[in-house]
Amino acid sequence: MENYQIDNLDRSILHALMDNARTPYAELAKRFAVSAGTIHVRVEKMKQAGIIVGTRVSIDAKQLGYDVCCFIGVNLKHARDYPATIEQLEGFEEVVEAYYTTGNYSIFIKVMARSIDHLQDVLINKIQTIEAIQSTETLISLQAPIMREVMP
Amino acid sequence: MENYQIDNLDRSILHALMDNARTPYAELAKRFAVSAGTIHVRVEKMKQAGIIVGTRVSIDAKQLGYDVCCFIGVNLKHARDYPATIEQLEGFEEVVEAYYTTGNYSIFIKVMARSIDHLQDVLINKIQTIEAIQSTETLISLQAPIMREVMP
DNA sequence: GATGAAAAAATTTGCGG
DNA sequence: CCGCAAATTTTTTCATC
Repeated sequence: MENYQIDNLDRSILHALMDNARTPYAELAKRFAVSAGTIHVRVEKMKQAGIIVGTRVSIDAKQLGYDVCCFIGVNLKHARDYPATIEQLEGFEEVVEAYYTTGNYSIFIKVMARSIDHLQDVLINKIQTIEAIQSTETLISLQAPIMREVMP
Repeated sequence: MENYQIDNLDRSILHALMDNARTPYAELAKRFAVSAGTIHVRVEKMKQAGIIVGTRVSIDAKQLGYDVCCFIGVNLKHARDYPATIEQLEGFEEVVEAYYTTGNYSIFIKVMARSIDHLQDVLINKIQTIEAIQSTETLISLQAPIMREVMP
């Protein structure tokens, strides 16, 4: 968890692994003209430093029938209801992200649903049943042309 | 890319790999009481079906000095400027996600920055230099209490 | 389809520069 | 800190049920 200043080699390794975490170390070694052992050492260091948090498979939600992605701006009646509201939102599996924000909304959430009908169901029968919510505003995402991670 | 109806075993494997893509197949095999070969076959099938898209390391942007996360609602002067605007936004590494949305904004983007100063710089010297943009509205995220993927 | 063992490949460790 | 190579672990294949 300490600070560790990454160098160019670390950066290159990170880039490669962010694209494909299963790239063999031997291949990275060849690509960056170092040994596989060195790649291993660097990766371990970045894990230790808390830079690399884990490795996950990424799935195509569409292939699993989740077609609708939307953002919902939520306004609360009272700011003090924030923790309780988050807890309730966490119980709805369709809510995949939540942000506590400054600006127009108190909470900003991302919801994945199977269809417009399903989204409507989530909105009416789940989200809008939360007492503390005053109003919501929905932005349906038709397309996500950019989707990547920050690249230091 | 065809349709493939996943069963409970597939779902369990998916859950495990979404949490940690490096879980050895032998361990999953023990956990789900099947053989390692079966795990392998199922994973390959889900790859073939386009359900598993790839594996990526997840990094902690904070550890790399990216402290500020924000959303920006963008309004365009003309809807026809959409493709060109996306192209320009793509050139700014701080723009990590972009959505084409219905509702209050034409485009909705997520931006990661090193600091409030850096964010201001991105806003003024990058995003707002795009001719086609009429107005923007910024929501700064103070916290992200929920962050997960959809779990079929 | 699933299994389990054998073969191939990749990761990890430790010694020596 | 790096490289090399041995030791270990994991993935992949395949004949068989």
